[in-house]
Amino acid sequence: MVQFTATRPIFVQISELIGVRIMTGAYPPGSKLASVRDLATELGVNPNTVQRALVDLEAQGLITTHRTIGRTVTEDESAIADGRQLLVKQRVQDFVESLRPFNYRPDDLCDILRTCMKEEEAT
Amino acid sequence: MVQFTATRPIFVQISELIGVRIMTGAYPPGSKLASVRDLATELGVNPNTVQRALVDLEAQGLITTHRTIGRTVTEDESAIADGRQLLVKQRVQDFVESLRPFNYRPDDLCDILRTCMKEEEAT
DNA sequence: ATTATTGTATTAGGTGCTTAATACAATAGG
DNA sequence: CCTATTGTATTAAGCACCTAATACAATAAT
Repeated sequence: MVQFTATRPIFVQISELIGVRIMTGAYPPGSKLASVRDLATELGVNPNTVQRALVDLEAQGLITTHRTIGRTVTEDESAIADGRQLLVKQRVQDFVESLRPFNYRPDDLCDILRTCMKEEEAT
Repeated sequence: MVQFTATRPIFVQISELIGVRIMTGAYPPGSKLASVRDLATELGVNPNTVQRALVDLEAQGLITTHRTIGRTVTEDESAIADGRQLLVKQRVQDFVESLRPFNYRPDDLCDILRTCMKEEEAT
């Protein structure tokens, strides 16, 4: 069972969750994903919601669907690497953009970031 | 007219938009806000949606409501400073958390951040 | 060939967000 | 006192997301 945020659609969060696992290697290229029904149970959501997330991931080229076998992580490692790079870049950009009105200097923001990472590390 | 993201409720985005303007001093302490109806027109949304955002901001202690005069930014500058610190901290934490699975070293993440800020600056 | 497992599609109902159209309440300002 | 302006409340409608229950389609495994 996973905790979801109320502010964003669950299927998007699931898509990102699995996408990140693929991009970090937790789900290796070619490995088999659990079935829609199993994932739904595991995540504590409706199968339809999982289905939407998986359609998303397939559209991104991160997974492949085999009619009755199930789904597997793509073998195309460059697609995975590209996805990872894009996602990280997007998150960094969004972060920078969200703090833009505060006019931080790069050095100061880096300091804040380092401090936060040290604290998180301690967790 | 402002551009809103589809993924989060508009009233939340408006609340943040005005909140940030207060925290950055764009809306100084004690200054008068536009009326609900004017803000709705200006932002291109329904008055009810603006109303929800403003109720939010009042709950945060950032604005005060005067029955028929309208609303003003709080005079309590420490409340504003506290809000700013909390918001920035939250955003940094969320950012760090969102990239946690990728296991970046602080130095590397700082480099990525700096690069992104330089590019953004050029805009 | 049969069966169980897989993905897929459909229908219905509930909830929250947003808009629209009103109406009411309170009071500053003339 | 009157009036315009302010905040506030209500009702109805549409839409997206999510759940639930069910059914169908395809095929690997037996």
